[in-house]
Amino acid sequence: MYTVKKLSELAGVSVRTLHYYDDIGLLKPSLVGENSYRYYDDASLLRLQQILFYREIGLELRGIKEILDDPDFDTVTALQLHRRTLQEKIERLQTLIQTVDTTIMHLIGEIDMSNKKTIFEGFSEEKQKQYEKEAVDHWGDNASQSIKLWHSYSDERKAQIMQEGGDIYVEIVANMGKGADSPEIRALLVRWHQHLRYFYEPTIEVLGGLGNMYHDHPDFNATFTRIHPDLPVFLKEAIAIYVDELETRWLERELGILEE
Amino acid sequence: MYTVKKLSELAGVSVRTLHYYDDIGLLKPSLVGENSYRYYDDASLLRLQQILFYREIGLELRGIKEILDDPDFDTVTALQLHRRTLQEKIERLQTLIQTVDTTIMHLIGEIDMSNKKTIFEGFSEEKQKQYEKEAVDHWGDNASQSIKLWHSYSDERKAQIMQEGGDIYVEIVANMGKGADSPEIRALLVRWHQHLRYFYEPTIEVLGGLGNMYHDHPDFNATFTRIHPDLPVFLKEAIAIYVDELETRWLERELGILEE
DNA sequence: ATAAACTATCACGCAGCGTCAGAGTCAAGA
DNA sequence: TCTTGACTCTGACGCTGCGTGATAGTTTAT
Repeated sequence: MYTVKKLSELAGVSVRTLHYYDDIGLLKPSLVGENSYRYYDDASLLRLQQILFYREIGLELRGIKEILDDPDFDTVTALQLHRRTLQEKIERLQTLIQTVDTTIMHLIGEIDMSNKKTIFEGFSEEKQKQYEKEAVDHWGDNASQSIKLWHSYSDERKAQIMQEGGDIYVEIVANMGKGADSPEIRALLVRWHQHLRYFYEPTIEVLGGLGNMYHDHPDFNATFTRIHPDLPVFLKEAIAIYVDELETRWLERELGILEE
Repeated sequence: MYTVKKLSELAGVSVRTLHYYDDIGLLKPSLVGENSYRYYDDASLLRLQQILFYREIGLELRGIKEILDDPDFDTVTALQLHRRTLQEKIERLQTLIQTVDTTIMHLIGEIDMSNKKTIFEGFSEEKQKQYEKEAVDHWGDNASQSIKLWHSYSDERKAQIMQEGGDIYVEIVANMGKGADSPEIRALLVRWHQHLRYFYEPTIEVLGGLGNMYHDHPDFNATFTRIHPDLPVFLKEAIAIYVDELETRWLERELGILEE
């Protein structure tokens, strides 16, 4: 016979947890004294350990209750289902990281670009070194490709690239009057698309997200607004059109291949 | 001027969400009528879109408030930090999936093994085919390696392997009296370790988890308890000792390499 | 007998809203 | 002008899995 405290120490959980499991009917004491004290036995301990096992792999308490209470429960199928949800969570988190990465890249790369100052005036040498270090420390060598790539350029090259990027936006502003679907804008967006390769491999999904980001993200919005008040909205629309065209052509190519 | 409904439709959020953001001071209406209706302007819309941007990448509302309210906020550092937490979540989920995988493998492979029946008496032919199919459907071809491996064996080979595994546990029971740290048990665990390779590559981490699983997991515990009531506890201890030894030797080898 | 250690039952808090409930407000048609 | 119907407001509970008191009774050790 174990009291709540004893059992909690044996299993490494809090007393409150045992109370709670009693409340929701997940683990009832084997005996309740007339002082309403809870007493548990070895069967309780085993069941508690089973509960903790399932809890550790991320199952919800209700699901655990079902599994443990129904002896005919198909555990394998349940675990396979659970595996799927875990997978989906991972995939979602990975796309989130992608987005965060491109956001960071652009924050580092394009903030204040509109002022025709280079990035180096904004960041001191130490700051820059620090970024490199953090990139390696925190990000390992997998996902920090883009930042490494950027820092692999020489200083003059960096300056040149930044200048080039700024020019593109200035030219876009000069051609805004011709419409987001004009050939001039399209040509500029092709240059913009190419330019992104200095930083990372721009997939279609990334491009689409970028348009929205330029408009919705505070820092980008501020940056582009300084170039021209209508630029964020214009870019969002123009990029959407451009991406749409890319996707269409991609589909056609796929279909073409299939026909052969 | 937008009413709550209008803004909610424009931004794709619920009215309740706007109420809530007002409550916590994240997005105040630009004007409140004397009927206490909320009215928003374009600045509100922009801010809302910024909020949604950060929300999508998984930031908490409090963090978003800080970022948006403090113009000097170091967005880059905040995002880098956030990236880290996302990474950690992914890593945690991946180990969870590992555990789930080995659990499933063992559930399929070892349930009822103690009855000296082969696995095939427990599962009908259709059931077995179904498992294969589900393995491919749900798991893709990456993580189902182990199950594929298993199903790649011929039926006689399967039966032989199962028999072999069962024998190991029976022998362990016969030697339980000599202690979990006895050379006899150690030798048997080496066989057990080798035997696992029929199913998947047993890393040190997996081995450690297995010992606990044999004890804590309901189905395994039941299975091993049927062989001998003390077997789950004994296995847990013996495997812990074995794994500990493996790790020590691994460390020594690493240190030896470093010395050269 | 008295103090220390345990025990019990409420009940709020958290994160981010969803979801009624009850009541007031506004715009448009008959 | 009156009546709908569409909106709006402010509470307030629910969800998940407990943590963290508060207050009060019980047991154990000295």
